[in-house]
Amino acid sequence: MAETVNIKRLAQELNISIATVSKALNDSYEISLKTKNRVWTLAKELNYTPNPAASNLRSHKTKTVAVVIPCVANNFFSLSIKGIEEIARQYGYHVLIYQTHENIEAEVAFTNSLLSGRVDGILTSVSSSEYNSEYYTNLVKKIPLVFFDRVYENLDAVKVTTDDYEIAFEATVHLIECGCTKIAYLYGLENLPAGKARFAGYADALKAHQLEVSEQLVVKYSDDEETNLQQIKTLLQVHQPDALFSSIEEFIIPAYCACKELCLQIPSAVKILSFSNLSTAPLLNPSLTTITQPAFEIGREAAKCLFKILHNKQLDDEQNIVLKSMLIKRDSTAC
Amino acid sequence: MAETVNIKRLAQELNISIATVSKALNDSYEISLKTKNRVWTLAKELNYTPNPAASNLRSHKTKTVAVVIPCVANNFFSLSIKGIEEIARQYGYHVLIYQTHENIEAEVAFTNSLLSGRVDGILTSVSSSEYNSEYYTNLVKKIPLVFFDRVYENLDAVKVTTDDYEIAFEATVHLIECGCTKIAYLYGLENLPAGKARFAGYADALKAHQLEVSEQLVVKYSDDEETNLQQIKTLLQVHQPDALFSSIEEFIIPAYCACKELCLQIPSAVKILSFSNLSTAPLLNPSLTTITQPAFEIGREAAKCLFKILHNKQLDDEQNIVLKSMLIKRDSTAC
DNA sequence: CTGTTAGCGCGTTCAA
DNA sequence: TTGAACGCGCTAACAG
Repeated sequence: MAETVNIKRLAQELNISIATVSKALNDSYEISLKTKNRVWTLAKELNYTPNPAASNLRSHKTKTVAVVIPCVANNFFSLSIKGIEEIARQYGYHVLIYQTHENIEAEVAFTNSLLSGRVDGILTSVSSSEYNSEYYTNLVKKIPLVFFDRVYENLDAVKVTTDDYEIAFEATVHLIECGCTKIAYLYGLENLPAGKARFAGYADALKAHQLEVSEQLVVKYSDDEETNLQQIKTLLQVHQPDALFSSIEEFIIPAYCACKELCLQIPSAVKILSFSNLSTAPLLNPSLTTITQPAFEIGREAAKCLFKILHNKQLDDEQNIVLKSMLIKRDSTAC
Repeated sequence: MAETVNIKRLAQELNISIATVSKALNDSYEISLKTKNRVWTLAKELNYTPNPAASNLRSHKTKTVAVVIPCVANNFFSLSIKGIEEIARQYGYHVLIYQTHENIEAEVAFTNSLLSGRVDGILTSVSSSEYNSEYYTNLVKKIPLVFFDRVYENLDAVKVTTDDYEIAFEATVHLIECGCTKIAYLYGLENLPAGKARFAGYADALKAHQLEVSEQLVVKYSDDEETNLQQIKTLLQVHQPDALFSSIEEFIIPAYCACKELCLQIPSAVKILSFSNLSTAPLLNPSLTTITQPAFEIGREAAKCLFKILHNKQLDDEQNIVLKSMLIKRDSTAC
């Protein structure tokens, strides 16, 4: 590149001081329109772009936020990021991505490293492997932080979540109304509020319909795919449920494979319902009923909250924003 | 936050100079091991983390790369990002995300804004809306740039792509071997090398089997979903193809919907084959044959190349890295 | 309205 | 082996 073009250079060319240029570029009220115009035109002409590092160093503002999530290659999170990025664009912010892979140490390491002034704020959906709110209790004091979907409760931070309990209740009722009486539950995120709420919704719906909540009908998610598959197969063989309520998308595949391997027809023999943001799934398999979280909107909402905080705007009192999920009944005719 | 901890602070506490601390932290050969150890232990104790802005400003290195892609909420791209982020972690780099939404102006605006020293390099999969290599010809001279999947050809830059031509050829042959003789083509990315190569593979396979390549059997992708659906419906009604070769994942839904609306059974009446990184799709619908690009590996490979460039390492001569896609025949028994 | 001055935190001379 | 001094590009006091 030819001589770097910075405000010093602009100042020289225009025979004015560096400070004047800086103020003009920032549209300060102190500068005359005439001077501003001279600066702006030359800046455009020379293709001037401010050096972000210098600006950050001085102003302590990076115009950058970090998104810390378990994994990008997940329909929910990639949609969330899409929403976050769109809002960030509007506000002129940049978006950094960090994947924890459900590893709490990585999560802590990333967020800690962000404290050095690399970002103005953090958006996060925490790891499911452990639940240690102590760390986050301290963290939220140090940097603006917005949780989305997978949150730590009882913290002084904004949380954007969905109606996990209600939708799980509703979905379970739907299964019951379809005639299912022995509904197994594929339990994910059991360390997190979201996971617990989903299970509670399921359990309460059963109770409300005088159905028993049996531990034997619950399979807990394992990191190991093979284990999940085996457990579901065993569940199907031993307890013969007539429905599988999958609380996370990751359970869909083992659930299908298990049914398939045992030669169970879908939807007739075992009805599968799952939390899922895989928008094409129900289309490809019309028998799959899904609970779809508004991932895109969650991302947008979380980002908006963070930017409001960063701009010291009042957040409309509430710290807990709860968005509605959708229960998409793809097999209503079959009922 | 308590008093910020910077090298000045460390220097004071240890009664040594700032310069010594700086050198010690960077493991300079000029500093005695004893001093280094003192610095390191105190740094850890005080939880010192270097201020990235200051460091960038001084060293002109940001340890940050940008990923510029059409959209994150896409199975191919989210997998690519996953790969990129993983490699970035290994190399200690940070990853910024920018979505162009297939808008060439946004693309140009983003990449231009990155030239001010915010990032050390760029990974990009370009917009499909236009093909204007002039801009990129200049860009690659200004900043290390690696293209992946959607590339500009004939530029002095590394390009990571897949075997679009070969796999499309192979897939078409598969359809022919399944007995299809009237294979329609759903044409996406027509402005880009990848799109052209896929079509060429399809066309050449037809020719190699003495089948006619008819323009009437080609539907070009439109931004408007409704248009796509209508066009495919018309295609099915008027020309009655026995297979649909979808060159991009975005065509799967309209293809299915069109068949469904016309009450065509799948797989019997119209065979659908698609490029897709939706890993669960074939599982949910066993009749769907897919071409799966190694998106994750593409991301990893592209990132590795970029970091090698940034570290001035020799790239093993070749600038064009071509990875293999997979043709997953889900309906082999039906043949 | 404009200019002078003084750092932000770090890395890199060069001298001791 | 160590330290003093300077400057990266920019912003923010404070003068004028």
